[in-house]
Amino acid sequence: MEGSPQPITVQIEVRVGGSSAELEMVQQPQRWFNTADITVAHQSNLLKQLNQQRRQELFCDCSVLVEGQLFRAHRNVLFASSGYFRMLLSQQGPDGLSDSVNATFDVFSPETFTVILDFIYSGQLDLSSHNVIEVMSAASYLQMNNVINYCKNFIKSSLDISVKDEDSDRCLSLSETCSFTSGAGEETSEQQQQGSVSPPPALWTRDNSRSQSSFIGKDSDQEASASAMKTNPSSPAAELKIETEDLQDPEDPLYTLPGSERRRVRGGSKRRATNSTRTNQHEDLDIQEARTQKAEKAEELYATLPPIVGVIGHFNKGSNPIMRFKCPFCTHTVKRKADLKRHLRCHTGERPYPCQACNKRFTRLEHLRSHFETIHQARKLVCRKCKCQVTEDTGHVVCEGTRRYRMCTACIQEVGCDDIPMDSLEGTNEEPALLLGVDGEEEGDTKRSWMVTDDDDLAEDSGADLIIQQVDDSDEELQ
DNA sequence: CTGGGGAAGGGGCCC
DNA sequence: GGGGCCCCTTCCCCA
Repeated sequence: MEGSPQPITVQIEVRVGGSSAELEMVQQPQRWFNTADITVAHQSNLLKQLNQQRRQELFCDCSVLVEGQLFRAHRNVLFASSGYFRMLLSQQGPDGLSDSVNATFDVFSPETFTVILDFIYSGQLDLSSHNVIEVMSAASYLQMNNVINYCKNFIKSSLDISVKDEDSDRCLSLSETCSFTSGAGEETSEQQQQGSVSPPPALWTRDNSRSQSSFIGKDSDQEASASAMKTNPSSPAAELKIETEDLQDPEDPLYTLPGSERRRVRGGSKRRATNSTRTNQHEDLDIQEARTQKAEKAEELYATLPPIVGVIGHFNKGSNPIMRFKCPFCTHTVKRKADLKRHLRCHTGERPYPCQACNKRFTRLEHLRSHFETIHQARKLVCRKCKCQVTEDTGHVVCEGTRRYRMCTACIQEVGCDDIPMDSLEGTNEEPALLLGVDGEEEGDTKRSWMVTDDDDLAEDSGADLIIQQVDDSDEELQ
């Protein structure tokens, strides 16, 4: 095309009823603008203007108090950027129009809020390994999914960097501050879901299959939490999780794996029971050491956690928000801090309550107690085989390895075990001590008899040590 | 392959 | 805040 395009003239005959008329339309040549570029430029410009206004405190109609530090901002911008502010400002109603302090936070630092606010007004998220957790917590508090996703991607890419470059020295320092950009300061919902931040391409060449396949989680929340746990690989959180994955080795007796994974491990161990016995003292020491390290790392993980974050839950009749506590690793919220502490164990993998009969570890004392009563004490007064009620006169406790259960006399005779020696139940006198020790590190000689090794556990199904003991409920008092 | 039962894990809430 | 109880869900094993 040479020169300027010529106008196109079109003649149109319009007939209305019986009469007709001729119209001449002149179509001007189209000028091709990239509307996407215009949009981006406009958004960028608008954001810049708003940011400038914020910095100059022009037209700011909203104040946010964070640990005593006052931030001025625009109500509309906050409303558009944060679910928290959306809820808060919409709750304020007409009275909220007055220029008063609208929100007060003590659950994150002014520095963190500065990062968040800068992101809101610029699309630039200044993340570093030092602030990513707290920024993510704050974003979670403020219900800013896009920021959460950026943080998650930052954490994930940090982990990838570390793992990929483990054997080369090309590891990027996590102390380097990364800056994520949200483009024009706004992103699509799809981007929000997936997180639009792409780590450096080289980082994605690593095969992620291991971490994905070994991930232990039931739902997206836990997946998110797992991502969070993959924080800075130099951090205890990441180390703890990675170590947990490593413990999927079926030979590992620590039972720190959650749920199904551990049960799978348990099954694998049993199958190997006939092939190998491991009484190697070095391995025992390794186990002890690993356990100690794990406990230490759990402590370190707790130490690295951001302050427990309170979130605004539902509003009661007086429009007063009900405080809830939010898990920094997932979206779960609880009413009580103590419940959150308990919940955190499912993220940290901390299992402070070991069963000294089988070495299995539990997150809660009540679970340990329940396990012990069911598995090792045969407290259920029913025959395992026929499910009938068993009394002292009508049944026995059958010992199968460390397991104990009751069977009625008829069922015992039926399975032909009546020639198996009875357990004197002497061991059960020591049982109360089994539940007292947290982490079981202090077991004495009396308890030692119950400190079965992994091999003992493995022998559970062998049936070789099947023992029958007289039912004696008095000996089974736990505490 | 499927359904039932047992064991474990997690949440809510009371004391 | 910790302990404990209750309830529900999930997972695994087995018939």
